[in-house]
Amino acid sequence: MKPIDTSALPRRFEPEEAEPRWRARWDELGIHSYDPARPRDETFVVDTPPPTASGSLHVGHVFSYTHQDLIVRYQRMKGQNIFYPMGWDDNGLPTERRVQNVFNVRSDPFMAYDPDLKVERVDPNTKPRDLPRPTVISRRNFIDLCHIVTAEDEVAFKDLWKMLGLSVDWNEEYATIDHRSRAIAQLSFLDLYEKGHIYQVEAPTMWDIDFATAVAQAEVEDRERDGAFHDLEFGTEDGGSFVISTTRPELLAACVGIAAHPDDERYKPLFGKKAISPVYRVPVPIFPTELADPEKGTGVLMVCTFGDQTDVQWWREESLPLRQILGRDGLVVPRNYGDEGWESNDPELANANYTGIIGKRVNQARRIVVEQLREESNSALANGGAPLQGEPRPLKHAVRFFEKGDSPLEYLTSRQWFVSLMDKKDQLIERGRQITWHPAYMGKRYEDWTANLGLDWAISRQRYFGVQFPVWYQLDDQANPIYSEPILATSDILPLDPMSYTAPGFGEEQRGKPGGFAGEPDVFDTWFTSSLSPQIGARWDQDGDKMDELFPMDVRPQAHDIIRTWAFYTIAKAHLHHDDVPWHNVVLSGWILDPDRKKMSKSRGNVVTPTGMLEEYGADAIRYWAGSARLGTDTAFDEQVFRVGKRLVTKIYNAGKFVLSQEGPEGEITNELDLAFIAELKVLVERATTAFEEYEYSRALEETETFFWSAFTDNYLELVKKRTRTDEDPEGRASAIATLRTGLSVTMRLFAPFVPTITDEVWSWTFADQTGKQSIHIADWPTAAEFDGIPAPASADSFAVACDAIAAVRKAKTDLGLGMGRPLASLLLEGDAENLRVLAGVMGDVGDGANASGVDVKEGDADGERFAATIEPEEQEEKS
RNA sequence: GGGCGGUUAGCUCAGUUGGUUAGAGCACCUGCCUUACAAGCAGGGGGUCACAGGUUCGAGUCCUGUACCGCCCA
Repeated sequence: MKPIDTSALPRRFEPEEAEPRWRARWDELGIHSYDPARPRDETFVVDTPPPTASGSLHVGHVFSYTHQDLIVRYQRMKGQNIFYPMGWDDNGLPTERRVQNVFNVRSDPFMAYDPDLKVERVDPNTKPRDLPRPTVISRRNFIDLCHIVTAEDEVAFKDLWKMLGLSVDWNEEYATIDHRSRAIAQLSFLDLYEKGHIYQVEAPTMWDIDFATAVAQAEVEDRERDGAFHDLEFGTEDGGSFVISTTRPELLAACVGIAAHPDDERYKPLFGKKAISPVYRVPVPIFPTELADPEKGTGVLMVCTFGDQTDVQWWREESLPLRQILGRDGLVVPRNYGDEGWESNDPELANANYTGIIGKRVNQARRIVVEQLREESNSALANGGAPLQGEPRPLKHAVRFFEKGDSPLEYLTSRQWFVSLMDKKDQLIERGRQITWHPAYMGKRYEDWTANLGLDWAISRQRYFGVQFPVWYQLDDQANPIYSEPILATSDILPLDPMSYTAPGFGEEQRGKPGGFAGEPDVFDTWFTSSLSPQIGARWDQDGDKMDELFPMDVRPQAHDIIRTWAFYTIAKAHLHHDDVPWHNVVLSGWILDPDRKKMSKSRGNVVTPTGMLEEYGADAIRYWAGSARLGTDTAFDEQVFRVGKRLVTKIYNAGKFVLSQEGPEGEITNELDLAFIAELKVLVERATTAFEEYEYSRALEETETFFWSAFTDNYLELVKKRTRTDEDPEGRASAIATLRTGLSVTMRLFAPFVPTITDEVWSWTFADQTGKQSIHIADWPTAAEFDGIPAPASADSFAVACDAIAAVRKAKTDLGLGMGRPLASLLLEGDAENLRVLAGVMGDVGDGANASGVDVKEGDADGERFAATIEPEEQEEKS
């Protein structure tokens, strides 16, 4: 094999030049393309997370997407046919919110479409208060803008993925709002409906007042907020009184009952009687409940429709009336005391007080109600004092929020679609157990979430940019929808928008007319679509359906914070649709934390932009950083590790140049040191492969790096340097050159998933032509079988002994302040008989490595080490 | 309040079924511009493995409890 001409290579490796060149080369070679002709057992199928296209790009993305690419590149080198798609999750609220901000617009669903609409982008530096009122546009115009914005965002993500060197098959790109995804999401709905898993109901639902939409349990988060206990005096119908504690006095008008613990002696006598509320003087039942905590507040509480989840429960169990006072926009709606359901012992007083809060937001209403509670005239009892007992007592408590929202969630009664999951918890847990979780304890988190599920999955959202329900309703003679008998689309006409597609059996002119039809205006929860990513990738029931070939998939990579959403819903969908698991493995990446161990997020302002660091350090260095972190483990953002990665890249470049520039014939590997080195290399290959098989890529990297840097470059390479250039020992020289090349070829391939550019660069110098594999990424992953023709060394310890011997010499040189290359006039190595015996087999290389003219040995004590060295340097001429 | 994970050198982290004197990188100190690499090489200092008990011949590792950090849930 011809040596390379190092003078033709740049002195330093320049990632900014090499990385784009190699990306283009990989595209040209088509090495990332899925081959549909190859069988399933030769195919590795990845269910890639579709990132939220309108979300911010941050280092966390780089981190976890690199993890999946490491696994993919390993599988590809193992010879697997890779199915590695990339989707964009572009429907949903993040996009809507971005469009609202970018163009300063709001959507009005009842406005007519304007095909010539022109809207300007807002200068992003404008302060919110300086903005004019938002332009109100039609729903369809709004959706047009959503498509414009997501198209731009997808480009930004795609550029980042390419910069990072992800080996995605870009022929398999999709978006959760595209034709195929919409068709499959709607098919999913029809299939679940047909199987009886879907229902719609008018029921209390968690509601975000700002977005004016229902939200599901999985989208809810608790936030610590300041609140206050207000102690309110209620009356009883027999003239008594008691005091309740509440954090939400503004819901007093929505009070439908009073509850206390059944064993609470203080309130036992009240059960079965009626209480009279202050301010409105409404009689409500008093009942016992195990769920009341005698320690909390005064131990007795008011039940409202609805303050929280337990209110909903009590309302159902006790068959309490519905008195809802909040509208969908979060404002207090008009009510009239004296009407049915709004009975009061003093309707005049009640209406006078209630009028004061109509149209107010929750916080305003609270202040007003508290003032009303301070007035003696508003006592529940005709002759009582002020209902508010003392001053409100501040406390901190957890308040439920929509994870993307800014106002506390309310529970409002509205008509929503649900997927029933509560009755399938056991089955879903069992499915989870059929999947291998990496790391394993993440499976427990899935089980805990599933076991503690409290609600069915609310899948309808009162939004615009999403996948529509393939549903219409017949209208009665008042033009009101008959919800109990929805008209469903058939699967052959999907995807469709029921707001523009005519319901089967009707004419378009009947839309909205009495006796005619109307489309379902809601859209699906985003997760309803993204939980179908395996089916979207495999084109379930679409042209080119590959469900048989690709489903279940091999691996789902994702972050652990969305086990409850993405993983959970995907498992549920696969179970309900296909009676199967969606994939066999889940790999979970940790989070990137800032140096203060806080999760990086836009709102904290601690986000590092990935593009900048990719430009500064190069993709290989960034990938090295991601590759050094184990699955599941949160990692502090540490720029030091990028430097280490960059250094490794440089080291690989230099070592590659050195090894491949050695002249001489490549012969049989016969020398003892070489054989011993190969034996170590074989162990490395086995260990790295095992690690990758167990998804422990970071262990593979660590072992490869340690071997490469210390065993290969610092020791082996230094020991054989002289032998590769000598004319006195042609066989030994050929053996050394062959070993060096084998060592380089193997370590490059083990490194290739982590640092794809530098390894392919080195590979291209000679190995590409030698093997016929034009890229290292389609070269064979090293196996022990590769070394079958190479005999075992005479002593298993030869390599370690040689390393320890040369280490003893180095220590001696350092102790004398000598350079490592300093020639030695004499060298004496002392050690025990066994070590000296092994040393004899590698003596020539040790002498060369020490740059000694000869080596003497003597049995003796080495102070706990294998060897002790005594040296005498050659006299050196003074340097002028 | 419950579940899960974590706590090892100044920093970031390894540490497998319990088994020699607990490791690496960074940082620090000293020496070396060695013909692949000074973005390097060699040598060195630095640890009560969070704390308290227990099991064991032997515990960073197993058990119990406590503290603190993070996440999820109520």
